[in-house]
Formats: sequence, structure tokens, C-alpha cells
Amino acid sequence: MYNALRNFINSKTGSEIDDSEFQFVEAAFTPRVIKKKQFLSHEGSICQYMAFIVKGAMRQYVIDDRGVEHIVRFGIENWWISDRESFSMLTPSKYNIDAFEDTELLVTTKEKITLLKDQSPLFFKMAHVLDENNFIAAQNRIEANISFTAEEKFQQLMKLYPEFVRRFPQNMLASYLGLTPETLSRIRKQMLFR
Amino acid sequence: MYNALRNFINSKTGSEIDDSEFQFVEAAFTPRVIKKKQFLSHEGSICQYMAFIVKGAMRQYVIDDRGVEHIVRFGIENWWISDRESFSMLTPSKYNIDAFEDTELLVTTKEKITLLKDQSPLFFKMAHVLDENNFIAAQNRIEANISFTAEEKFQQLMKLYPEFVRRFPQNMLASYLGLTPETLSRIRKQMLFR
DNA sequence: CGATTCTTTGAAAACAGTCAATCTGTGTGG
DNA sequence: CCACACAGATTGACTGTTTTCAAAGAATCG
Repeated sequence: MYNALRNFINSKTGSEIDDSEFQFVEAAFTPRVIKKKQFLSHEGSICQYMAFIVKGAMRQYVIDDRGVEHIVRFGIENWWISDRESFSMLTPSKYNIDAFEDTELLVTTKEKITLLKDQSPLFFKMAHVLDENNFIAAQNRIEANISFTAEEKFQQLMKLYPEFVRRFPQNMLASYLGLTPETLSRIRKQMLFR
Repeated sequence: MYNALRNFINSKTGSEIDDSEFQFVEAAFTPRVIKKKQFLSHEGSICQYMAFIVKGAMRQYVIDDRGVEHIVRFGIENWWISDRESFSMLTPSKYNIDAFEDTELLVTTKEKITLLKDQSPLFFKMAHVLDENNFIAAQNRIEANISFTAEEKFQQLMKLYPEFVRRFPQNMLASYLGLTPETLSRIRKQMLFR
């Protein structure tokens, strides 16, 4: 269980975290299982947890004025999930985070993270690398949003995150891309003819 | 000149950086003036610099297959500008960064940043806070992109960054929002009737 | 199998983009 | 100071794309 996290830290930092340092890390996390359709965090409340996904699939989404869901982020094995804004600023979250598959998490809190960053240099480094990667990925997604056609957006999704395309239903992929399910269905049909 | 940077560090860290620590910071930056329409970084080359804007206004944009510019980021006083992906990963940049107004910068390099983070804990903390803020802002922008109407996007821009709306021409604002200038013009006209 | 969830399809409407022309304001050089 | 050039904004007519709404078809799960 914790080994997935250990490997993740090693891969992001390019080092081998030793047993004593990893004990600190381990101690800051609580295993938790979330069944499909259960929530890690709700719209309107402060997102108290930051979680590492050991197994399963989750989504973070907002519900707009018309009642339509918009998925801002997917998470699968070896991804982190949380509402970063709510978690860090302690403000009420706009988002819901729930499980799309039964999911095993390693959960931690803001206080624990603060401690961890002092106690474990490698965890600290990992957090930094993660922030950087997240920002780069977000920037690329913004670029796609403002400059790509619907088809190009889907093509990029298949290329960058084929695992999402394999595991999440098409209506959720459409939501993630800012399209309606009908539009994505038609686009995929068109793509067959080329 | 350097005082703007000093104030920025203080405000982001919630501390007062002392003279000796700030000397390290100062030493890592070179002042540079970029006239309107001149470039800080070009598409295809590695973005070597990360710059703090002391005065002026810049933009970071990509040119798509059809030759259309798409602005992914604006920068004005007290903002940082760089292609984070290219700068950090040392990969060729997709973006151009140029000055929209004559601009005064404090410029630094990747090596200098690495040094700085060791030498100055407050600079390190600032970088961390900045990364976090950037990611949160990017996430919010993605949400707007996938869930807002064109009018709502512009409304949010006016609310969050009125200074951009004041200083950049409407065709650039349209580009930033993923709209054509004509569409934004018509939307603004409609907004007058409500 | 029955219920639910997801996907596909069709037709109409809303929306945004394109192209071309005109208008407006600004600044520059004669 | 004026005339002109230039960049940006607006408008109109048209085209194309995406959404909406409704219905029918698959697929999945208990």
C-alpha cells in the first residue's frame, strides 16, 4: 500500500528515500477506501484532505448554475487529488471530489503536510516537482482550451492520457474537454472516416 | 528597481527579508529593458530566462497551424514571466514572449535560481507560494474555459484582472479568452443592454 | 432479466467564426 | 498643424460548429 507512495517519491525526486525518512512520511498518511460514488470532499465545505491514489479512479468537478457537471480533473493510480485552492487557503470549495471506481487512498491533512515538509527533504522536493508539473500541465491544457478545435482536444487527450480515455466513460471525457457528450460522440464518428 | 522585487518577496512570504539575504537575491538578477514588440523568448528556442516585471506589460503566446496567435498569459508589474515548461525542462518552447509596452525586467537564469533557492530561504518560500498560486489560478481558468459562456468568461476577466482589461487591447483580451475579436466586440455590445 | 447508465442519432436552434468593409482614434512625419 | 498611415474596434452578411431537446439503441450491473 505505502509502497506505491514510496515509489512515487523516488521517481519524482530521482533519489531513493531511506527507511527512516520514509517512516516519517508513512506516519503522516492514513489509508482509506472510498467506494464508487462516495465523496472525498463536497462543494461548500473546506477540502480537508490531500490524497494519493493507490488504486482506483476519481474525479473533481463543479456544478454550474444550470446544474451541469464540469470535470476539472481526473485522478487514477499515482495521482494526487484535492481541491488545492480550498485545501491551501482554507476556503470553501467549489468542487466535488468523488470516486468513479472503488478507490484506495493514502490521505493526509494540511498540518501533516506542513510537518512532513520539515521532516522529509525528499517529500518536500517531491511536492515542489509536483507543483511544477501541475502548473505546466495546466498551462498546456489552457492552451488547448483556447486554441484547439474539439477534435484536436480529443486527439490530445488520447495522446497525453490514453488511460483516462480507456477508463472513464465518454460523457465524462466530454465534460473534461468542455464539450457535450453528443458533440464528442459525433466527433469520434467523424474521426473514423479519416 | 530591486525594491519592487524585495516588496514582492515580503508580501508573498509574509516576512521581511533582511539586507544580507536580499543581497544574494539581488545578485542573481540583471536589469533589462525590453522595448515594445521586442522579444524575451522565441518559439523553437529554449526559454533561458525567468523575469520579474518591474514596469510594463508583456504577453506569452503561441501561433497555431493557421497562423493565429493565442495568448496564454499576460504579465504586468509584479508578475513573473517565462515559459515554465521550457525553462525548467530545457525543451524548445512553443511560445513567444514579447513586450506590449516598454518594459523593465529583472532577469535571472535557471542556474541562478537553483543557487538562490539554497542561499535564500525566503526566496525559496516565495517560489513555492508562487507555484501554488499559479496552479490555483490555472485551475480556475480551466474551469472557466470548460464551463463558462463567452460573456461569463469576459465578466470574470473584468472581475479578476481589471488591469488587463484596462491595458491590453480588446483583440488581445479576446485571444486570451479563446474568442475572436469580433465575437468579443459583439458580446460587449450586448452587455450594454443589461 | 430488468433497471440504469451511457452512447448514438436526428432535427432545429443558438452560438461563434469568417470575411470584407467601414469607422475610430492615435501618433508620426511632412 | 494637418494629412496620412496604422492599429484596433465595430458592423453586416454568411458559414460552420456546437448545443439543445427528444428519442432510440447499446452496454453494464445487480
